[in-house]
Amino acid sequence: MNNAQVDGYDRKILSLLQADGRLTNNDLSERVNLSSSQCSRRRQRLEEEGLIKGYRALLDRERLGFPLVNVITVTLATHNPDNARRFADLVARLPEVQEAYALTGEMDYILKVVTPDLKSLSEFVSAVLLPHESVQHVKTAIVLQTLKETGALPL
Amino acid sequence: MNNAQVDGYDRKILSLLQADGRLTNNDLSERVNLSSSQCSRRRQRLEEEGLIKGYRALLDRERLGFPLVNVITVTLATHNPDNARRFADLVARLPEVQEAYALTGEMDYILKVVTPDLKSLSEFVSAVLLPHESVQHVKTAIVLQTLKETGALPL
DNA sequence: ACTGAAACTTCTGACGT
DNA sequence: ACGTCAGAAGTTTCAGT
Repeated sequence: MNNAQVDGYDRKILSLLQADGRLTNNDLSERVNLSSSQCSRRRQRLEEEGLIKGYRALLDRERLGFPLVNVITVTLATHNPDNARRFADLVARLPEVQEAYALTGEMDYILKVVTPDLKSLSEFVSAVLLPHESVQHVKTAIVLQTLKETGALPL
Repeated sequence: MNNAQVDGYDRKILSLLQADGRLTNNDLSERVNLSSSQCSRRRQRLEEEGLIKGYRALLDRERLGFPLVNVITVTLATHNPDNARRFADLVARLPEVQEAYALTGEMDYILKVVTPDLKSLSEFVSAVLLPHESVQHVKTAIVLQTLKETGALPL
């Protein structure tokens, strides 16, 4: 379950699937120089081992109602583990938070948040984030332009 | 090609597919109360219209050699359009940059970068980013903990 | 617009190399 | 470990309502 013996074929398969998760084993077989049954088996193994964690459809954020992306940095009220857990629980159940990281350095946390408009962003910050017991201070920046947005690993 | 008439069925299909991009039309048909042929058609339409931009396999970053995530803020040397374009071209061809955004406020740009270790991070910053003509100053923060990481839209 | 069935493509497990 | 092949599963087109 945890033994990741990834050879060149696996690497190629992973790389192709992270670019197009709907490739058929036939498609794979042509590009990897392996039979489709072999691709099927390798893929199954990669899924079972968890190297492939899943498949996602990538949707058009803007046209589905979330044109605004925001980067919010958060300073916690106190730095004890209980407070950190409360904050983690909070972001876990907020669907507009797409990413949340604890950082080294001055700002404690950084969030990537998607919203339909400025009003929703403002409401989110002032009615959800700031009033929460775990939070002391937040700083909001709006994304003016997305230069790049890919989850792809440089395999 | 651009007319997004998204009804409740479409919304449900999109929502299910962004959670699991490998759902079959049969699976979909059971969960949205439609025949599988209808799911097939609607999905085709959503793909053609571009509301579904593609499908991606989600890989295990840590076990594939990129345990370190870094948030790098960049200040450009000058703020003219040419310089901004040079920087955009740079990040476009750097595979370790997963996300890059231009922001409102003091920091010009923010990057999400994945690396195998601290040495590669250090090299990336001091040998690739800083020497580039477009860049004046960078500030690096390392991700201590990932609380959330999902591209899912709150449909 | 939707369903159901038929034609086609893809998947996968047994077997041989 | 890999390829071939055949039965199973999934997809998509089409006639019918």
